[in-house]
Amino acid sequence: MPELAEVAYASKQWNLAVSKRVKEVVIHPTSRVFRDCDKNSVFELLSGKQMKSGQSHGKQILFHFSGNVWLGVHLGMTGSLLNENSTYLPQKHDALVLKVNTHSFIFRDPRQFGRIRIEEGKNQPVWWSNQPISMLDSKFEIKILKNALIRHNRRPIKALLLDQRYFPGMGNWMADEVLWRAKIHPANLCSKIPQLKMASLFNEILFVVSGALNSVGKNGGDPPKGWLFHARWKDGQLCPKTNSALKRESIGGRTTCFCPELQKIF
DNA sequence: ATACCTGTTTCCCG
DNA sequence: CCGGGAAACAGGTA
Repeated sequence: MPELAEVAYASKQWNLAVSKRVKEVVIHPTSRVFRDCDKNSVFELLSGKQMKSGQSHGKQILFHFSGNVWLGVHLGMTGSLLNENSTYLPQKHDALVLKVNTHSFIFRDPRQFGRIRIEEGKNQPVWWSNQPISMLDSKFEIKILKNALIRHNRRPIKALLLDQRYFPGMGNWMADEVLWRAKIHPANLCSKIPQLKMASLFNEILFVVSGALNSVGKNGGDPPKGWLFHARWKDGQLCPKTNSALKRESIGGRTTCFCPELQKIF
């Protein structure tokens, strides 16, 4: 489920909790999402606290509570944030449920690749404030792309786009969407990207990020019609631009969908 | 049954 | 020491 826009949408599902006081904390006894934190701390630090705010940055989510408490959520591959009414009964894969008077706020993650962090401190946690520049920030410039291309010249461009140190929030389908729009074969090594292509690659990153936020990020639905997204999931689909057969193969360690007619090796 | 999956970390290799 | 890639994590779904 979760890349940048879906993560932004997920974090909003807990907006109703802002300014509410946590009456009950329900923690899954065995879920791996607590592997890096102390479950007792999660319980102790959140119980009775008032949620101040929630925000997302790339694939990371941070909630701020009274008493200088910070709750970090990463959705992994199958995580989601939901809200239900106050009579909600926790289900099998609900890792964390926070109950306030009116609602239950749920972090559900069947595969448990997600992650919960809990911290107490006057300032935002270091892992949060040290994140790379957001792709939405005006300081996210083409220089970041160019430097990454040079540094990782032996890597396929698809793998580079998935690197969260440079493109926080970029995920598998967004990366495919970007390369398809920029007409770049995903297996191209970074050293092979022509200088002239870099500006369009950068612009397509911005386009896909904002387009995804305006559709998926707003209402949780799908990206706009005509995007590769709608054709990329199964074999035998046609390219929305060329109407020729799309191809799917593993590139950069992930299933990658592209249009061989449109996206060239340089 | 078998394969596949919108992510990250760890380990091994050159 | 560095960068790249495979494996591992785990459960649901086709």
